[in-house]
Amino acid sequence: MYVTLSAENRPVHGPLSARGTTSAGLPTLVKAGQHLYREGDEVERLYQVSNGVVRLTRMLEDGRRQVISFGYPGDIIGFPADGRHHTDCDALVDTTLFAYRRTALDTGDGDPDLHLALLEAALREISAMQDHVMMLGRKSALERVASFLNVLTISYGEDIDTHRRIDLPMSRSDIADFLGLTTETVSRAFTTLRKAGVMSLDGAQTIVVRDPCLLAEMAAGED
Amino acid sequence: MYVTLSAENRPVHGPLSARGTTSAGLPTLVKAGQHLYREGDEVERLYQVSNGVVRLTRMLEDGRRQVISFGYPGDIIGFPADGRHHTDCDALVDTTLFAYRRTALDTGDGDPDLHLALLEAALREISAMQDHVMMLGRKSALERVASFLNVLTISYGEDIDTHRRIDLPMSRSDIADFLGLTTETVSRAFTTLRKAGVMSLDGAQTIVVRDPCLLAEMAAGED
DNA sequence: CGCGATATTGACTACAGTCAATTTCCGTGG
DNA sequence: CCACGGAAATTGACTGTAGTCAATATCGCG
Repeated sequence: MYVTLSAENRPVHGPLSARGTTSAGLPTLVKAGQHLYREGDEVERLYQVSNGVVRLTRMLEDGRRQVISFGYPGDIIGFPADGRHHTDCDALVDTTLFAYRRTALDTGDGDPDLHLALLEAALREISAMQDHVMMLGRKSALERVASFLNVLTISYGEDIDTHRRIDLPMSRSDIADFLGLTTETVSRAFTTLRKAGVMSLDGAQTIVVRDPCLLAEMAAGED
Repeated sequence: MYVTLSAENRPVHGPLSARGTTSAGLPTLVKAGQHLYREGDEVERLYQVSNGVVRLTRMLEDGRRQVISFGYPGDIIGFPADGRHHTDCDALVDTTLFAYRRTALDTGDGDPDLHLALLEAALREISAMQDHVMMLGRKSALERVASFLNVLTISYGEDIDTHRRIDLPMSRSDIADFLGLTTETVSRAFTTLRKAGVMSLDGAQTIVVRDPCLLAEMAAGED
């Protein structure tokens, strides 16, 4: 999941390859709360999220947790480094994914289209991580929360009369661990955004964005 | 540049391909302070740093700067996303690099060894950026500075009687922008490390690490 | 409707940032 | 080789943002 947006970084949905059955990813189902893989596991497959949302996390030895990214439909996850996974991956809700052999990334596995699609996804992932670094290094708490909601709104929100609605499948604590904050600080930022008229809550997990422009401005730190 | 270390993530020095002259990178020279490329430039080549050190940076519209990474000898830099550079790259000291055609990454360009080496470098870069995210999201100022010095010490330091010496080609302000801190906070962390007997300074740019174990502990937050 | 989990709010603390004053470094020229 | 001067680094005093700990409030599931 990207943290800033450009016209170019939208993921491609649907099967990655124009070719037939050999390369089309095998559907995989992961129930909410179940792990798809864990840090240190050997990478056998890459996945494209089809439905649902997954969470990629890393831990420090003393238990501090960082959510590295959330995997939304279209996102490719599971890139190896030295053959192994470097994050845990579990599902926030019931999730289906397309699985691709790891060799499709390395050698192409006889499918150049798939090979290229996976490579480009890896390169976009580098850029996405750099965005995240920029955000964590240089943005305030309010800017981080606004950036996060802004991306979700634009990429995954749905229109509801004149506003935009987004469902948050993750807890405040997940958001905090993604943004390098605490749950309390995330909560306070939500309150600030509500009081500024940017958004309102419809239950704890549903956000109605009333002023997307203002949200984008706050994400960029113009307020 | 990685921010945590494992046995596996050491870059490969020297030419990336076993093959002959076609794929061997063309040497490129960049003087200290000169740019190799800028954000938004079309990516024509990837580079492996041979000698010297480069700096990859991103800016927010309002001028806030984040140093994304430092490129040390062996590191591969210049990965495209959607065909373009997403950082500025300039040299901290006179630097030489091997240049590879961008197509060597996409198609292999007739050299499978080079193709694979570049791909693996891209995958390691994802992991390195995730490390950086973890550090910025969840480590204290002292831990960040200690982590930074720890990696430099182990990867690029040289033995000097019983200690280890490292030369810092970057300013305090570069370190601050890399670690998401201010120059003052970096300076205070250096002072703390000196007073704890972990290291001493030999001029502003040369560090003598007197207790590498303690440094590693402080990097992990065990103090 | 009730209960446990999750989220919010409040009061206070602390870590890192800001602004300003030295000090040190280090390249240049005498 | 030393002295000078501008830049970089360090230190100090103070502030502010986000963290901590604790008390409600709300959610959403059975």
